[in-house]
Amino acid sequence: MAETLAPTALTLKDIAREAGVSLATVDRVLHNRPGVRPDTVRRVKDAIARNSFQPHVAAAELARGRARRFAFVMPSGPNPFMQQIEAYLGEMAAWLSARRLNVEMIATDVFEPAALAASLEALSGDYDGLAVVALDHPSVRAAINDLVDAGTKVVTLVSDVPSSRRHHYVGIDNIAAGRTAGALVGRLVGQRSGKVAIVAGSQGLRDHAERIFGFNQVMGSEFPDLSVLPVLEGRDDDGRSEQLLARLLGKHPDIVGLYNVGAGTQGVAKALNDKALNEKTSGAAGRDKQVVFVGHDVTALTRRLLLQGVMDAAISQNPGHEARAAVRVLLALARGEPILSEQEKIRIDIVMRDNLP
Amino acid sequence: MAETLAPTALTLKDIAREAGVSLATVDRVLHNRPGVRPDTVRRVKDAIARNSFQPHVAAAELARGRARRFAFVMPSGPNPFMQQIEAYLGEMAAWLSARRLNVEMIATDVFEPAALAASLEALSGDYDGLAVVALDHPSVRAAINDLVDAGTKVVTLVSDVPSSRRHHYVGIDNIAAGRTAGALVGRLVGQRSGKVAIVAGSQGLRDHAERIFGFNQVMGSEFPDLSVLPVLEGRDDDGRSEQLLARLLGKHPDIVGLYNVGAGTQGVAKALNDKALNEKTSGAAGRDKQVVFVGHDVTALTRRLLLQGVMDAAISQNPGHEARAAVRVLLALARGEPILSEQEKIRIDIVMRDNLP
DNA sequence: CATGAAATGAGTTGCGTACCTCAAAACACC
DNA sequence: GGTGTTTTGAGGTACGCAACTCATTTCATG
Repeated sequence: MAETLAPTALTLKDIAREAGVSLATVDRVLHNRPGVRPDTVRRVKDAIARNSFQPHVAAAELARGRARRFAFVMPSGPNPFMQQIEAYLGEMAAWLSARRLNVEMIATDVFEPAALAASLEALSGDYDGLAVVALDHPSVRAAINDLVDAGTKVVTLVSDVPSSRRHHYVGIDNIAAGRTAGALVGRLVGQRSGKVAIVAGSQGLRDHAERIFGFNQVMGSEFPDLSVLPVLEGRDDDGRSEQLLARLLGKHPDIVGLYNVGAGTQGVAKALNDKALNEKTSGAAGRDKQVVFVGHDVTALTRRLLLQGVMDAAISQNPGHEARAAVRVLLALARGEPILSEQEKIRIDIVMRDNLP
Repeated sequence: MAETLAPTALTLKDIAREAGVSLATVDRVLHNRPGVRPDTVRRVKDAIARNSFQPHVAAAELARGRARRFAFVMPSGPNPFMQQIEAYLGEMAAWLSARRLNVEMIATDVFEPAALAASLEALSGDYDGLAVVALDHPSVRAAINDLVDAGTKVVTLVSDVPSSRRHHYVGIDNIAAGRTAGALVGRLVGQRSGKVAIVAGSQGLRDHAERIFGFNQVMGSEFPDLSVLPVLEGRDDDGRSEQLLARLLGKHPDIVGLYNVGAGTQGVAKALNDKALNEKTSGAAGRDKQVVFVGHDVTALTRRLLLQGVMDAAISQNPGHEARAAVRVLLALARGEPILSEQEKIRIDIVMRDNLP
């Protein structure tokens, strides 16, 4: 009836006795320090495994004395997503402080490979762990690998560098996110047929390109009645996005769906609203005529648009979860603890009006 | 550029010096022990606040010595949701063990108020914290309040007892979940009009009743073209659900949407499949004729149904997150740490084929 | 001012680990 | 058998706090 899941109460001393060695030797094995014969190592590890011994994290943490230093390397400039990350770290302040963790924010030009690589190289040795919003480029990859070799724990955030030897990626699968957006647009458009527009920041950004890829995949295979128009590159800028989209909406009156891949949401919404206003004065209206609008991320703006019904769904990747997951993963890596992969996995949230967080 | 979020490195000794008292007094204040004059208490608390001092959790944990005991009180009988909770706790075994946390599972008849209340009363004093899947009933409420008064930390799981003095609720807002289901059915049905069916376990269950309430709310206010049929009570049983639904589908050929509130999914899917087969042989087919099917929870079964396209969306409440959140909340409560409410909040996940976790 | 109660100080011990030093033992090699 | 090297043992200190004891001071009250 009452099954105990974690009964351990052994200490290093018990393991030492079990293995027939001294405490010092167990310590050497536990921390991969040199000066222990291979078969002695095995004896100790066996004893540890046999008793499924877990070092007491509190004791380990206390004994090491020094605080740990982590840093988030993020894009400079006003970026709502990054501001949210910072805000969530602020909410964790007491939690961090109670564990003697120092977390800093470092702003850098993430979109300039050379600058980013240089920034990263400069941090070597200063931190126990880094969470990096990086772009996938050979020089960045090299910088990350150097950090890893120097013993720094490295986690990529939001945008991965899979070719590097980073320890972990905290973020979503962007192809799946694009597929999800495609399925939503297709299903919410319903029986209507027509054209679908895509507004992205730039197709050069890895995450945007992947989302578009996934989106087109679904549209092509499952919604043959909908034809996807060429991607508009709004550069995540409101003005530019609005202008491009307004022109497109004018040219194609039969646009029934819209996927906004990145930022520039304000401009996209403006263009859509203007179109809706025009149609209202000219007679046509109603939900049947409205353009299905799917975008990314829950911000103050997208929240408002969802509530107003302008936007139909937002694909979200919970920045709070990402911030906390990055810290937890770095901490687990630094301590040599296993990572709870299920916990740290970032899910693709579909947010509609009624499940707004 | 590099803003430090958590610089603390003070100790109790520093606080004692700051406040002009001894270590013992600080300790008394920190643990609400008697024997300190009110103004002395204030002086100490001021010093703590002024330096935003946080006791080192590792040191505190180490010093207290005793391991903590938590228990999950859950329904007996074969219940996939509860089995998942148990599985996720198993995945945390190393994490728990490293923190000297003992977590047990206690099965009880959750649907019998008297039995549940008696079980809870019997646990008093044995555990530092309890996570309880409870139903809202006066005797259960009283039992929970007694536990709280005795110093046990109590968290309700999945199903809340808001009238009790439980410390925290780990679960979703079921009315919002119902609303979300309603919005999904309505939007996915598209331009078609017709009838919508609801299959629930029982309207007597608080969570099911709340979901139905939210569902009807949205249907009534936003989808006037859809009329909701009376709720079928399938008692979470496959056979019964299938039988009831098959009869209903036969009687109303114009059913375009279906909301399955609880379990019995296998039966519901069977009834829908049979209907689809009939229509295929008789000519009509295609997505336009299919019944939109929205249900709850991601299990092996619903996952398969989503992939096959039989089911259109599942409202999910991530049992892994719930299990981990319950443990974290109990631990934070026991330690007197603040709870990261943003982190522990259970979100209403919309799961469709392309964002299956 | 005497008395007893309340408030406070001073000190100790122990939690389980990290990290260090120094000496002793085992071993390899010529 | 002697040399030098590697491996191991023994022991200590420190980390920051909880929890306790016991002595001392402060205070209110008669």
